[in-house]
Amino acid sequence: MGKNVYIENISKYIGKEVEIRGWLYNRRSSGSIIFLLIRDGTGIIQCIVSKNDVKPEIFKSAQNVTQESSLIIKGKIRKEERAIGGYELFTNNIKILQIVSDYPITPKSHGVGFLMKNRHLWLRSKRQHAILRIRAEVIKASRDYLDNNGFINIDAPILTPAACESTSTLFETKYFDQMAYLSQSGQLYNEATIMSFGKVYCYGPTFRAEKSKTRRHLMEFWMIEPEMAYFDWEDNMKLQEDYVTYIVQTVLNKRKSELHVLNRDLSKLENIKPPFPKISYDKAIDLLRKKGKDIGWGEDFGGDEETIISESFDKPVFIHHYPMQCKAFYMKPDPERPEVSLSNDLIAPEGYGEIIGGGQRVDDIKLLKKKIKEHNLPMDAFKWYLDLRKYGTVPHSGFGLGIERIVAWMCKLKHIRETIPFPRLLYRIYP
RNA sequence: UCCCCGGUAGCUCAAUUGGUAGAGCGUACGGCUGUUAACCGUUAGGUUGCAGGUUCAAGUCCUGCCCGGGGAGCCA
Repeated sequence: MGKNVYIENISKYIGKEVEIRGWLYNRRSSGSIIFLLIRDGTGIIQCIVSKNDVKPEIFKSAQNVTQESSLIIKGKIRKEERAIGGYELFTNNIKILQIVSDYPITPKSHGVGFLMKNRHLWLRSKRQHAILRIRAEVIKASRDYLDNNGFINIDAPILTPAACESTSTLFETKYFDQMAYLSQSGQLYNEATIMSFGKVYCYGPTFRAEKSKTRRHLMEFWMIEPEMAYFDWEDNMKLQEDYVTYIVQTVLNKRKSELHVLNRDLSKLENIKPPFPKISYDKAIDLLRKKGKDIGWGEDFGGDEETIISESFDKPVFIHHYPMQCKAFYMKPDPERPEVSLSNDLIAPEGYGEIIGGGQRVDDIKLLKKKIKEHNLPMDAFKWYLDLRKYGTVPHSGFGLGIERIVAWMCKLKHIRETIPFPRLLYRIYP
């Protein structure tokens, strides 16, 4: 009895004896009464150890136990307004598994460098715990939405044979007696699998060996990439709108307490419902010029431009019909206006940048060959990709959503590094 | 690759025109029966990132290097 009780369910055990297995989060004492804050992975509960009500050796244990010591504590649960979480455990026994000395992360302030060096321990703190629970919910909501809407999860390889795209820098690795590269995207493979399954998505890590050092960039990040046969660029945007709405509303419903830990303004998220504003690249240029940004037609948007655009709307905003030169070789040109593509980005509000990039793909084999040549890509490497336009080609579209970027927005974080358990950054690959 | 900023106690930071390296937190010990990053008292804790230079004297000024932070470029 009392076993397998977790703090998140503690309200079911009022008046009952339970056993909590966890770690000491903090301790306060006032002479004959000691307050132990215990965390167990699901929450934090305040435990009272009263000198007059426990055996002397139990009280002594409570005096000696230090931050992050592992322990099993037993006692009766009661409602208590004064305690964080609203419940309290009235201790009658403590079993200490390990007394910790010199835990590096104290309840006072620390700098980023120090915390990153101790990322393996930082993850135990309340804030990091909340962020990563929200991350898990974003991923779950993402998959639930797609699984419930006729998509099948077909994952793409991480080790790939050739540099499939021009400018981006790839991480190289040995593959026995040849070279291989870590995946930058599963999209090209998705384009193959939709011809078998119709609607698919892949979910996995992607790697960019770019020497970017900003709050929006990681060297290794996770992307979910849906791809759909017989979807045009407008079907594609409609799907993105529904999908992002589902993720936001699900996190809002299921992770309120975590959002509360982060002091997130919930009204900003409650507002995220269709329709999202949709503007063409041309209109976006007009908007930027109106706001005083000197930008020429054909230039891609950087962090500054994305911020200006996102701050002009209170919902995510689609920008579509980017100039061909801003996008990858496989993006389909608008038949009416071949200098622009049937592409779109989705820019998150509140100054967060691009969370989605997508578009309709080239489905004509002649045009695709031409694009591969124009981009100086090795035709041999794309033989299989060209086959997809040779054997039953169809109009198709897809997009990629950056998990860390959307989590950063949901949590309103200053830096993307807190959205992934162990971030890989330009000058940091430890721990 | 470029620009800006930083490196002083375990952590967060201070140190006037170059003039005896200091505080808070944490640790250790003690006190307190309702604490909320509790509080109060006492204690210990330092080759000021590294190397060289200027000076009677360098944490402070100069040069080089190392490490880190923010940003640009880059980024389907």
